[in-house]
Amino acid sequence: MLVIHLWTREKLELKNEFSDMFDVPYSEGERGSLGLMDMLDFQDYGPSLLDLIQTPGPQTLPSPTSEVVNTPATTPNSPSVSSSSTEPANDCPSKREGEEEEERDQEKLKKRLKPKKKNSKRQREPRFAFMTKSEVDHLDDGYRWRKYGQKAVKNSPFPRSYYRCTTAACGVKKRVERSFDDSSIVVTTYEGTHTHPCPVTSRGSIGINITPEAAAFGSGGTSSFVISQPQQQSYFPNPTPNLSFSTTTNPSLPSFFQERRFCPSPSPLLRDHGLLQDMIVPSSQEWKEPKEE
DNA sequence: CGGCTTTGACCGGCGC
DNA sequence: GCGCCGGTCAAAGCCG
Repeated sequence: MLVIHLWTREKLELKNEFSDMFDVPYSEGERGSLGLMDMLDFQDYGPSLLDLIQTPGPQTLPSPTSEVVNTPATTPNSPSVSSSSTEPANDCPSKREGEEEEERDQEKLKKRLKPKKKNSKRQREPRFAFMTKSEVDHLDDGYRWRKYGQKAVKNSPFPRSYYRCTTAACGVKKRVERSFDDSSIVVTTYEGTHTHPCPVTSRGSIGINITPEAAAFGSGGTSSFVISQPQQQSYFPNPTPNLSFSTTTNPSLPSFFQERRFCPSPSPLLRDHGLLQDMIVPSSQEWKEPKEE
């Protein structure tokens, strides 16, 4: 069970705390510029971990046996569209072949791009963001990622990259961007839950180890801050006295926090509490889909 | 040749 | 309704 002694302060105060922590000005009146809080979507999600954090009661911390609260459906991020059954029927035989093909393509394109329901907001997987200090944007966390997009971020000179887990049927995504305020800080946002063990040694990925602390903290599932790369330094500002995590996984956190357990510990030598403590954002962010439906 | 990245286009959500 | 912006797609190119 997760024990979070934590902030009993108001959210704003929490934000200010982070602002101080990262030396980023933040105040109610200064919301014009994009700050770390913005980057971390602090204001986008009401029922975030902040809330969860502030009410660490049993209602938010189900019994340890309830493994995964945010378990995505068996097929997370169902493949947008690619069903061959949507091949348009040949209901217009009079068309010339070229036209036909063209239209078919267009229709295909449309269907590909419009699979979403109209009346329901897009489903979002639970997300978790953290920051690491690293020179490399894409941190090797043991999973294999495929980059599928890159966008310029408004108010930031640094682009945001979009990655997807290459494992079939695993729809985990992550966004990687550099902090506008400190270019040496990489903000990584994970979305979704890995449905497979971590392919640790693939692509010569260096040994990754997850400490129980890391697993409990949640950054483990996909994090890179436990990776011992020479040029990479992860930050976990020594948590304030009122924030601590137990050494067991928290079922209320996204399951990818816990997936790290899939990964064997390559070497006890890599265990590094120091790195963990150096991680920049002690606050994992979690979004839970409101139980609408 | 297969896997990955780059890049421009497109769509939906959201605010005005 | 319109425009902006974030997120996604897939063709093209690159690389080992």
